[in-house]
Amino acid sequence: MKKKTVLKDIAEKVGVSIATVSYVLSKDKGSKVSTEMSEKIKKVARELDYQPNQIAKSLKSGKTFTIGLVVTDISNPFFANIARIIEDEAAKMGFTVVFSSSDEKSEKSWGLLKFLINRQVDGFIIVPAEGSEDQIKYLKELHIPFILIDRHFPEIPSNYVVIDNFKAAYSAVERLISTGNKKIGVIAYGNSLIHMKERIRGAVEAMENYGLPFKDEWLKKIDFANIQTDAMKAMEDLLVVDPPVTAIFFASNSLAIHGLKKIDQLGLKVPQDVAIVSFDQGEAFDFYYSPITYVQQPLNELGKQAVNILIHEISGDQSGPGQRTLSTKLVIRESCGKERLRED
Amino acid sequence: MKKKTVLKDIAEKVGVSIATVSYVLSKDKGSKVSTEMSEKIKKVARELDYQPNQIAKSLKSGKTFTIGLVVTDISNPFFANIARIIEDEAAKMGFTVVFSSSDEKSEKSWGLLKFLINRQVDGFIIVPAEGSEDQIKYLKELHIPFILIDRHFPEIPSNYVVIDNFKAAYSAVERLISTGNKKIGVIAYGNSLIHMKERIRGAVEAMENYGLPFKDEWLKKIDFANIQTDAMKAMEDLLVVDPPVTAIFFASNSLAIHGLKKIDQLGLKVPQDVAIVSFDQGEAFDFYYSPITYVQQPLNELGKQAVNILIHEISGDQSGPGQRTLSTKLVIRESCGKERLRED
DNA sequence: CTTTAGCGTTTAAACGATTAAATAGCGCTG
DNA sequence: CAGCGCTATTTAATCGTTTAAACGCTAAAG
Repeated sequence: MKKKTVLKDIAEKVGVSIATVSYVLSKDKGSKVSTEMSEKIKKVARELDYQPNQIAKSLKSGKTFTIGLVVTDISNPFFANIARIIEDEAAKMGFTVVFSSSDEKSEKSWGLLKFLINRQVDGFIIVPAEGSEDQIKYLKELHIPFILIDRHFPEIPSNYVVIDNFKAAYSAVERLISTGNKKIGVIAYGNSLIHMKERIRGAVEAMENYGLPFKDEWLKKIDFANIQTDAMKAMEDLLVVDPPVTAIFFASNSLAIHGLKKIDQLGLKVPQDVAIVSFDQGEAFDFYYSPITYVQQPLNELGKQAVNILIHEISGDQSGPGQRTLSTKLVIRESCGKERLRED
Repeated sequence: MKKKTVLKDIAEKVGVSIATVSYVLSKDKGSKVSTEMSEKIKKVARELDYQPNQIAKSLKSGKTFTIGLVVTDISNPFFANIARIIEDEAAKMGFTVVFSSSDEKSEKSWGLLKFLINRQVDGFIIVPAEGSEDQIKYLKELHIPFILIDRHFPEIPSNYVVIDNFKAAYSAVERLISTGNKKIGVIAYGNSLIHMKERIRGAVEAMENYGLPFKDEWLKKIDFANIQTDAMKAMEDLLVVDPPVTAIFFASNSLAIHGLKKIDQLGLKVPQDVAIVSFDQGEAFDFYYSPITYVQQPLNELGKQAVNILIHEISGDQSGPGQRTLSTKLVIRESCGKERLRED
């Protein structure tokens, strides 16, 4: 079995001390080691295929060049896409990414955080779960760099990259109004996180600004853990009543997927019977017989900014919180209907 | 700023040596430390919220309790799903997962491997890219535990978990034959990896066993890097010719997605004009107006087995290669047509 | 001819933990 | 009361690397 080469091996072979080898291999430029020695050491290092042990380096330096990524669920395409962008961007700067899924549960997220802190990750990119404020404060106390994405806690100053959820939801619902809908259902997650609240607020405010009073029974709040059953029930409550809503705004990808299944089951046609706008992209949205209109998030921008702000802070930048609110784009297709007055 | 507690802090506070603290905190059971001392140390450790520095432990022990996961592309739902299963299973056994995407390029995969080896990961779960045989041999030489998934190199003995690609493809195409198709196109990746070869072999052999000689022009090989353009062209070559094929077997998820877009563009109807069977699950498959029949892989089984075999080997099990070939299930829906004789 | 400066290299401490080996303190025994 | 045997604790080496400080040597300066 080939043994891993360490500094000592090179030192012995060349006949110098470990320190000399280290100086040559880690500093080089402007080092005080003689050129001939330097050459000899580099040659031997190459021969033995020397690769520095990063664990030892980390122990010495306290840096691991590793980022912890905590998302809701890595198997969700939305987060998988972000993960890919983060991976690439981090790799560019010499960082590794370790990921974990919190399932939107704050206890699980606590465990993951502690676990990764002990492994000395240099910083975190976090999609914070509801009720995880303490964890965020804990990271601040320990001065561990981190950045929140997708959502944040307005009362806790921190780095974050999010989108303008209010505006995104507002323009999505505005679109449904412009295609003639007056009764619009809103399906969102029933948590207290700001991004959801803002999406709901945007939807409601759009309606009211157009003189369409919003009725509370049009807002359906879904429990993340019971998305399947909750979503089905919510759809029935909106559509199998008199009068039914004529349009639905889904506040996320997965909510829309479940909702559309129910619409198909009920035998309703999109957009004739019910018009649809959703948040987030989805392969399935393209293939639905009536392609889904959706709010497109700037994932690339989001991932890159997050990595850059984080690594800046890891590298000792003290310039205070980096906060970005990115804007979204409404991709209009058939599911929201044509711009006209719906008669009902 | 709160400082991280280290053994020394506890030792000083209690007034004993570092070693004693270490014995209490790491051995405890059957240690020779007196009970009173032991209690005092544990109490102080709790007060100071001591968390052992895993980096230091790793340097000493040579183990990092980290698994490197190298997939083709983490943003591909197929791999994202596997990643989630691997994450959960690994966490159960106290392991962290770091992931990276090779983009099916062996040079990129080399880089990732070296990078992760220097970070001393304990083992790898790898979806090997074409031409990465050397890397696999290298891991064997260094005695770094690893397991291949999705594909493997038959000429290199190693751990692997794969599916029975031949059988899966055979039964997929068999289904298309039983619904009356005699001219069946096959769209696959044009690489030399065994899983693709087997899928193609399965498809061809199915046809020939049913007395339908396979024509070479029905087999279209797509370059992973140019999937979009290649797939479009392939579809035209199969469908916009005389005579066209009446059915298509897609050897992967993404190939099917691109192919279906082209079918829609051409204004063809599934399954009347062209019947479809694909590999792998996909959200979009459920929403296509004619839900897609597909080969379902046992992702759960695949991920769990991979982790277990790998961790077994990491823990020093010498029982030779763990090799699993799992079987798949054909999920039959509308896109392959009804069982009857197609007249043409 | 002594002092100083500079160069190239080595020594040794440090990072935080583990652990084999040494040691100190104590009670017993012959 | 010397000497042995325990036991509880400490010392010190170790993992692989970095890096400040020390060192030995030559050559220029005073």
